[in-house]
Amino acid sequence: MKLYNTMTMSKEEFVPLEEGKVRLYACGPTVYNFFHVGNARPLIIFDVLRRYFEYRGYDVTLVQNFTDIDDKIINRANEENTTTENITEKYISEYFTDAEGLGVREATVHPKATENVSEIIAMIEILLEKGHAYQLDGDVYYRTSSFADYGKLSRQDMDELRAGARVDVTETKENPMDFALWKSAKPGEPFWKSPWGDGRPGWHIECSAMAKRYLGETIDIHCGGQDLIFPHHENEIAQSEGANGVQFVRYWLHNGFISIDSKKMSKSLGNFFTVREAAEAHGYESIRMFMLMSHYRSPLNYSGDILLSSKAALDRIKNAKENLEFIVANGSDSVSDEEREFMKSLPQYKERYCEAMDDDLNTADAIAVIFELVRESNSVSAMPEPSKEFAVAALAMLTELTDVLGLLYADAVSADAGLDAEVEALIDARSAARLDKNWAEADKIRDKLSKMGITLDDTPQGVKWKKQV
RNA sequence: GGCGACAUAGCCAAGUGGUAAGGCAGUGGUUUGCAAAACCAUCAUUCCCCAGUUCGAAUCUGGGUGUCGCCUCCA
Repeated sequence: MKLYNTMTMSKEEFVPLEEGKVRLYACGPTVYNFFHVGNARPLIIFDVLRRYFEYRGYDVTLVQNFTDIDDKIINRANEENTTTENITEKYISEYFTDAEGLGVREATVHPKATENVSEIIAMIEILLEKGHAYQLDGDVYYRTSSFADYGKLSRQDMDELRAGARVDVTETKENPMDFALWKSAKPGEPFWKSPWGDGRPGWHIECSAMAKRYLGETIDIHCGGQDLIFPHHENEIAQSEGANGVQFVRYWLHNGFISIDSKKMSKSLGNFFTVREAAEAHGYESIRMFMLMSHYRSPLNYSGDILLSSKAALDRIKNAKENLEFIVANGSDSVSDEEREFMKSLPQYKERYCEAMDDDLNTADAIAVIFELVRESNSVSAMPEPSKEFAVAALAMLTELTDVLGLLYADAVSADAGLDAEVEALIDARSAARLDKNWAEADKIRDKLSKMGITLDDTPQGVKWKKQV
């Protein structure tokens, strides 16, 4: 499998540190608000990466943190006249609601910064001992000049950085590029005890400390959005390699942005849609499909129209799946030659699918393979007397391929025996009317069902129905 | 100013040297009592522009244009 490594700016064959295992770290959200569609992209992409590794037989450990202490959280708590804990608890819970809606599985571990303060302090102490950090009043800063490789990920030159740095010149840091590892507590702020006085961790150090605690000093893959390359990931390298003395990350993966009208979707610009509101309008699944229909490193423009078109595309796959399920239940027992031919061709879809996924997670191409499977499968389904055996085989392949991408996860409508019986009775009545060629009555019943959210589909094998989602 | 990315049909989008995947929308047909779903056909002589390399370029090289991102919190 090849992955594009930001560090080397090239696709590289993935070789895990330990055979059969993948250690994966993903920067998680700062929990002070609902997350938006742009934030959803890395969640979905790296969920697919994880699923694909597992599909290929790897044992994956995925760590995704929650930043649950930071200025924005404190501000939010002050605005709402509550505690930071109340804010973070609420938005962690909302995070899981949306993540589950999007089909994003829970990480192996979701550590919180506030639960890892002692690990953070221990790491800062090592950095101080090694001369990579210095105290300034109650703060501790990273000494960027002490780390020769600083800038290696983002290809930034220290002097150029300084020239363009939009930093507060009144600060008394040794170097404008130095960043806070520990911030002294201001009155009224939450704080933890430390050798340097009461305070709280800086943003960057938490990821270094949690990656080390849960994954070890060297991890296989670290992923996140492109905007984290500098300074966040650059700083993580400086911290982790400065403290541990070994390579921190073997492969750096970064996803491209979602934009609106060609402008990056961001909280500061205010041009964002939360996942919650987008899902209410178009469904969570459409958002996932939208993200996976293009390559994860390409820029992607968001609009309501594009979600509609994503939904239509997804419905095509969903229909094919439902058609197959119907044939599994109602199909014939004898298998035709065409069906045998088709069944023989099934493994090639998987091969081409894996080829696409192996090429830096080309989900767009993988989905194209799924569509080709859908067309061929529909074609066979449309023949007279499709067989159960064919449908079982086609359905198994289709499900296998869509499951890796996490598509079609939400189509299981909760069973309602009472409703089912009522629907079946109406369908029987309509079938009787159709036998009598009483089309008016038949259409009346169909309209009634439609108002109940039931869609009918008259097939040669009988009437298929479903609840509209 | 430094670093980086993107530009393929009405829309979305794959394709990194061998003659333009796939999806949405559209059009014509088949099927259906009518629908729905589905199937078949059709839909870019051409890949932002110019020059070059090559038997051959959307793909490589050089130059240009446009758009965007990072350099401050950001996925």
